[in-house]
Amino acid sequence: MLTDEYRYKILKILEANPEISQRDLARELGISLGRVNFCLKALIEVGLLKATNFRNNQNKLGYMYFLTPKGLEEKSVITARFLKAKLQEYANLQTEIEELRKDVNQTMSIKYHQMEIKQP
Amino acid sequence: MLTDEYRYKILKILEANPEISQRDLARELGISLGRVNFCLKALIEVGLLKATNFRNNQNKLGYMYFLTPKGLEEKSVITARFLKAKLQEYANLQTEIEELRKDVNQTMSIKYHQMEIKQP
DNA sequence: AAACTGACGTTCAATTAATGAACGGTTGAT
DNA sequence: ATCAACCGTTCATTAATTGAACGTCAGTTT
Repeated sequence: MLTDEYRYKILKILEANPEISQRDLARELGISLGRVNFCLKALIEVGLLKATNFRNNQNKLGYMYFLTPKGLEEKSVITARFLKAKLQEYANLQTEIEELRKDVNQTMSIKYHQMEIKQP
Repeated sequence: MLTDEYRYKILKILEANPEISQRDLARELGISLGRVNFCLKALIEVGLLKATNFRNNQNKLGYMYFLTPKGLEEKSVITARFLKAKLQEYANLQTEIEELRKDVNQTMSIKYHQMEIKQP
């Protein structure tokens, strides 16, 4: 599956470093090689990325992945959308944490009360 | 899979409302019926929950799920652990959002600069 | 009383998502 | 020529989840 998270992260990494290998990309993203391969293909498929054969200074061969004009354009859209989602997530987390704090305090207070009762 | 998230949520909901059906629980948690069934069995398996046959005021039959003493005890541990994880998640999200903001601003600034250049 | 309705928990075949070992190809060193 | 080190690609396998289908029970309707 190709989510905005990986759209954003992959485009960002490749813009800064187009000659990274799929394995290193997988390591950096914390996902499997197969999944990286799948995501790259998908990004190429929709025209955000282009792969060109390339052999660099040392024992590396393989592709260089660079953003197409459409990719550059779309990246800002994706980034903004991803940020928006993260801000929402942040707000949700805030209320969720408040709720959790209440739960913890409530339990604590019960325990404390039980302790008081047990005092001689 | 039974994660802390559902351990916490299920124990919380059932403590407040032990006679909820698996379907309603699924709806409330936003997961499937099969998964709720799986989670409940797992919680019963480890002794945090107990199911007793029960028929209530109207056309409902089925189980009443209530927390065992161990379940009550463990719930506070799980809640605290879950809160801690959420706080970490919150902190991570904060830096992630900062990073995203930078990216957005950077792109904006490039676009703005391009606009200026294009001015006659 | 027999048939129907609706809600219950249980099951499991099917779907979806993700993994990583294995493969063939290419490069540069031994 | 052989070897070792990477490369991208593939795909059988595992993991996780879904929800339609099933049998059961209690109340309602025919």
